[in-house]
Amino acid sequence: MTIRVLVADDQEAAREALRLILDGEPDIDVIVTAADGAEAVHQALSRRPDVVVMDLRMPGMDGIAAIGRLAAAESAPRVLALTTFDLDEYLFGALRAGAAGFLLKDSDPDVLVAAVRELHQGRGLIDPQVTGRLISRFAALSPRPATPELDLLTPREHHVLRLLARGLSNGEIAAACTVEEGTVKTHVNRILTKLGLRTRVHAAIYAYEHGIVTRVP
Amino acid sequence: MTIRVLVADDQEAAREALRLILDGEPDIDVIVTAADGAEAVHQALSRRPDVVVMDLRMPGMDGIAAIGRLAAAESAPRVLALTTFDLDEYLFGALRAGAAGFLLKDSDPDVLVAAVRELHQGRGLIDPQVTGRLISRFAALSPRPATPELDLLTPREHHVLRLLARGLSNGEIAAACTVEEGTVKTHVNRILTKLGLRTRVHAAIYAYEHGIVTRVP
DNA sequence: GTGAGGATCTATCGAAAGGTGGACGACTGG
DNA sequence: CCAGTCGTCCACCTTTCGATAGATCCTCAC
Repeated sequence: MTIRVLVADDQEAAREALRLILDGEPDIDVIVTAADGAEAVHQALSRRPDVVVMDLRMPGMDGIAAIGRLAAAESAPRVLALTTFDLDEYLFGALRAGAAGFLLKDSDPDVLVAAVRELHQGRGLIDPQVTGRLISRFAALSPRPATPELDLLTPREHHVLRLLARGLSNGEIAAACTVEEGTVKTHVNRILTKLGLRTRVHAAIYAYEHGIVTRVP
Repeated sequence: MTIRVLVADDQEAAREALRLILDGEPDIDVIVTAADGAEAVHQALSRRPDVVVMDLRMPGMDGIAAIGRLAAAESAPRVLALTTFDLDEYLFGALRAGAAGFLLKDSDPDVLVAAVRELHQGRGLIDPQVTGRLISRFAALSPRPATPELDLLTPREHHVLRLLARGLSNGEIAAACTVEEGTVKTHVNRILTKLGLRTRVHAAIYAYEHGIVTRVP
């Protein structure tokens, strides 16, 4: 079963080069190409490729925006972001938008082909040249490791903290736990005391800073 | 110039296998091995290897804790985390602690050797099997781009939101702005109205989710 | 100028949150 | 066995918050 690929690049030379490289493989079939983001989205939605190889720098709708559109689609293809420019904004933007892989254009053809296969297998791939920066950024964004303080919280308190940090009022938490509001107030109070906090807002902040709750994508 | 490597693994068989694989390469020299995290840290600090190949699951001080120690050292070696168990906790924990690469133990010897070279070159490397999960988590952690909604807030309101999201009470915000508390209440109220939120806790969450305030590293 | 609109400030009042004290069952180590 | 600890629960009372109405000040268009 061949891998159906869409190639999007505004420069015809690059587009044809990519097509030649990929079509040279027996298990890969470039079914369509596009010269800008809008066309890539349109073609991808109608032709349903397995993998989209997307240049990030394109006129009109750029690659990152196009990736965002594709990621929002129903049967979203796996997108391999490709760029000449090794900029943080491209790397992080593409991954944030939903790219499954990221390669610099100076990569070997074999690497590109291997990347397409990896993506088709449901795996991801990051150019080793930029992996270090991704890791650094990831570490900077990551919640701190759970602090010993969290062991202080009982399961009930932990649960209340999660609900609290999602913005529920005491009454709503009480309803969710089928308890009286007064009870929830005690739990909240013990949470604040144990963690050395003053108000429920501090508790919500604490939950975010310690990764007890995570942003929903 | 050879790459000086430390191999840390609690199982002697694995340790020797790694040593054989790596020492078989002309440009790699396994200078020392360790059987637990504490020994790895100690040896690394005295022998100063270029690269540390670290099993994550070890008795006593485990690999992740050891990576954290090494990362805190002055001339920290590049750490390649190695594990049999494909658990999020291991992957994210190791990268957070400061690992420069992450491989599953079922990787080919060539991949391992290549990874050591990549790390020595200052680059990073993530096992393709887990790259997808790293990207997903990264995307989930990344702040969303500033939303147009924020243009709705006046400078005063924006400032109040920042203070609110740091946990200040209305009274404290009032003091910080040299205004009456009643005034702050109005600002908070307008913020909630404009952003479609219900309580100050929601506002704090909103600020975190939209990157108006950021976790301090 | 002047009037419309927005930003900032203030005051009041019902609703929610927070502090405190205490009750009850469950588990634990003399 | 039973005393002590811990988790969970509830009610009372004070403080803070949130909704509302209105006062100034500014500026920009007409």
